[in-house]
Amino acid sequence: MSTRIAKPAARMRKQPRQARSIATVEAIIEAGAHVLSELGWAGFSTNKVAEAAGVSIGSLYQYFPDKLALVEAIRRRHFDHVLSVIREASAEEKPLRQFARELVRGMIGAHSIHPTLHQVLLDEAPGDRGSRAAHASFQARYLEHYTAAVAQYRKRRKDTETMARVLSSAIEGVIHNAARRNMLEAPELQKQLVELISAYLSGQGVRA
Amino acid sequence: MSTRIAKPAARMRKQPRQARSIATVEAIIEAGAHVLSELGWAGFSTNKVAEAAGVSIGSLYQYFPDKLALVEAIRRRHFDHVLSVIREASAEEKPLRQFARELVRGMIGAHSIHPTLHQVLLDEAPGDRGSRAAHASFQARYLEHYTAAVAQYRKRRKDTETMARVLSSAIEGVIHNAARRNMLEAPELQKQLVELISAYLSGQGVRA
DNA sequence: GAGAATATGAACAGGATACTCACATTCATT
DNA sequence: AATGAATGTGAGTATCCTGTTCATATTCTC
Repeated sequence: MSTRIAKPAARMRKQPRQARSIATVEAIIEAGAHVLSELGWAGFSTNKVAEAAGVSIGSLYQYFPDKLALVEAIRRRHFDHVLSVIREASAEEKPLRQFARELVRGMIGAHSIHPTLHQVLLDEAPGDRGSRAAHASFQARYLEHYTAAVAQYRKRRKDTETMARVLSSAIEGVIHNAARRNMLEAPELQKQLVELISAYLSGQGVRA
Repeated sequence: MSTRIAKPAARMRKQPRQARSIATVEAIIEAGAHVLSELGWAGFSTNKVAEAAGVSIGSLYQYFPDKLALVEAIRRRHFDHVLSVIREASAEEKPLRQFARELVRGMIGAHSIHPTLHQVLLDEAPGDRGSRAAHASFQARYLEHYTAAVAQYRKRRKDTETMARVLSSAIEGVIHNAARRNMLEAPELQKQLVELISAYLSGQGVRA
């Protein structure tokens, strides 16, 4: 759906021009995400990715100058996706519970294809070469959306940013854990996650 | 403090008898935890561990038959520690807020030495060879304590176990994330985490 | 059918890894 | 002080993998 947007020239060795090569590049990125999620950064090798993509190594290096460029492409795609999910959930003003439900549904959707990709991208995969800026900017925008949501449902001005961090990392923790047990689709889990978010943002916090 | 208990014969090649060798083994495990936490499973090599421990490779292999036995020793030690923390926090009956505070303090303490060890142990390090049982048993007891705590503060019988899972993974998520930013000690974070736990367990849940 | 785009995969060079072993050092015991 | 056991050493081995290239083959566009 959102894959419609043409890649604005990531760090590539050659731009794919024909439909064939576009499909190849897409297959490589997709396979890369799969390998990364399944085997982790330790098991992420260019040869493996090429094989998983049903493509020869040579083809991979025709478009990606090196391993890092490939990870960056994967990272970019995934982060764009996640970002759009949060953006949508916190778009218009809606009741807290509805926001929570949409957020949970969206986040789970974003993780159900490559369950542990997100964590691997954040924890294991190196963020060096030039992607520093992109990475930081993602984190910033990510937190930004959460902060806005927190501010909307929580009157108290203090600690808004900390709350956003706590909220986002809690959600990620739950989803990551559920992904490991193949429990992402369990409805009672989704319900409880919604509950957690609502309860925290409702915040009948009593005394400090 | 709790290191007093003699190791009940983990999978070792030779039992250390003299004080010297006991210290060596301890240094190896400690260095192993450090390397694992710092470099992840990908960077965890026996040579690196030996060097970090200030000990020769030969000494390492004198006591640990292979790499996996070493990880298992590390895992065992860390899990025992974490388990004791939860046990203590949920020991006697105490008000919800106090329980939350103690739990948070304990969990943060357990993570502040080797911030990402827990996650690496859970996600990256292989759990094969014979440790399957030990691993599962840890998870079980881990969840058990959380379930008991949830049951204590939440009247509703339904979903108790799911709630325990959600709670534990949320807490881990927050702590893991904070560890990555060196924010484990930040008091406002601890406060918010306590808030999250209390709010969720208070559960002014409204309609489903 | 010409030339460009695309795809192939065997081969290479380099590095890292887990683990051994023959030997040196230090301990406990008499 | 002496002896054997416990402990420590680290250069070396054998193996496996990795990222990457390149000469060649196939397929597309016009």
